[in-house]
Amino acid sequence: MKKKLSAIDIEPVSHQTMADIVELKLLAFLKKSAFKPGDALPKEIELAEALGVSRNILREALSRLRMLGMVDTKKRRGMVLSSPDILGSLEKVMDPLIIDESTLQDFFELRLTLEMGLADILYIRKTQTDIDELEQIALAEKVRDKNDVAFRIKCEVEFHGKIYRMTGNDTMQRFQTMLLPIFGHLVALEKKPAGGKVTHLDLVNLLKNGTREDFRKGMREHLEHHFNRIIK
Amino acid sequence: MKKKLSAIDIEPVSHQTMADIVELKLLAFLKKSAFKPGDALPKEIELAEALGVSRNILREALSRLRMLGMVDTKKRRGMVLSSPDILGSLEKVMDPLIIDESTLQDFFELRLTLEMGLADILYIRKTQTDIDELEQIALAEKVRDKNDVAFRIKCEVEFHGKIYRMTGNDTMQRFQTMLLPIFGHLVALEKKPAGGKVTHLDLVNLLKNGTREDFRKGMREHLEHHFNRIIK
DNA sequence: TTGTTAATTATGTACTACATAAGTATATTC
DNA sequence: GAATATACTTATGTAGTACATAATTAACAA
Repeated sequence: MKKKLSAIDIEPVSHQTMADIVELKLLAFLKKSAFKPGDALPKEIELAEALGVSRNILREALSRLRMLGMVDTKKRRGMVLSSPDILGSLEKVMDPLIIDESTLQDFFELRLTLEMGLADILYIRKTQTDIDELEQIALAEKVRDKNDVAFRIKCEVEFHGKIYRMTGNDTMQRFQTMLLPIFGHLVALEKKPAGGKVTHLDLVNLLKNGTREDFRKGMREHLEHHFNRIIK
Repeated sequence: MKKKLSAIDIEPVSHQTMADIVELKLLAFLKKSAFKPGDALPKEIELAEALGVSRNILREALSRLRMLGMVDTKKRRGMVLSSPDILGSLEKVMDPLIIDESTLQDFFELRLTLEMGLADILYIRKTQTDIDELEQIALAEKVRDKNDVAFRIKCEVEFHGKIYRMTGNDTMQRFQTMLLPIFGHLVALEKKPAGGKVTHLDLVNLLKNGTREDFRKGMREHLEHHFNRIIK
């Protein structure tokens, strides 16, 4: 009787290294101690001694926190806690080729969900200038034929990108930019380039004259074929 | 004339360390080389030599990638590329006390947007069992008085958490769980505990008998006072 | 075939040494 | 005595060596 039989979906033994443990301890320490961004932290040697590990290990853990943007170090001056760049680490990992299929699908749906929820904030923040710009983008699409795939994708990115920008929410905008490659990756696998019945120009007009709900219904129809992907 | 005068909003000099550079090079290497999850990577000494840095530095960079879940290492067997746990790194930094105000606000809006966009996927995936469970949660809220703050928050978390679970989207669910502390943090700053006119039970009934749009309108009213935060 | 032992090897950890940059104190000049 | 130049100090950044540890392979015995 071989071990492999039942070993398929068993979680592998947790190989916690010292660096892993120290990382967690540091995170807990930073959060618990009520440090605020800007506060100075103990120096490496002290931390290493307090934790009972070599400076090497401590630096591995610190290196991780530095990557997350949680700490900032300068020579001689020591380390200070800083406001992390939340999405920075996400951006590094967002590669459609590395992420597993199931998670890709999840993010695909996440983006659709965001897109459908945008109307509310959009109707709070939209300005005439924004709408004019959006209209220009939508109008620019008409000049070329629809078979030019690269051009079509560029238009999609530009239009929806502008909508996210109109929310005035930098984080949301960055988030959507990160999701784009995933979206592109999945959509590229589709057979037909089917665009929805509601065009970008239609959406602009809804934004100009329609209600929040009108716009949302338009958006839903614009994304209809994406939703069909899900329903199957 | 002092230098400080114009030095206010100037980006500080980028203190790129070797570990930073190596990290980027490794990321580029992994993505470019079309490695797939499971593929074996060169061993540390070879990588260090190829990059022209000490094994120490290389390990700092590798440690970061390990944290992101991009590589997995085992003694003697070497390193393998693996599917990163995308949200893992996000979870580590999601601390309302560390994140700056502006980003907190962004995430608050992001969650509202998700909440408003959920209807579509919800109406694709919902099952009778789910609705029954949701109803149980909503009913359980009535037994206690509304002044018990801790209880009220627990109900909120449970109800909305269940809704996210109903989407069948693990990533979305985890994401929402991460956003909870932020939501709580910001809401805790509010004066009045004002709940919307539409209760959780109302939402359940809409989910049972109403259309997608009915539910969405209900959700909007349920979140009305949160949206008012934004409009101010 | 099974089980045991030994050799091998890549990662994990520790320690030392020195480079570098950024403060701090001291000395020099006017 | 104030300003500038110089030397000193210190905490981080980098390199190198040494050894521990676990996993794999090979050899061997029952």
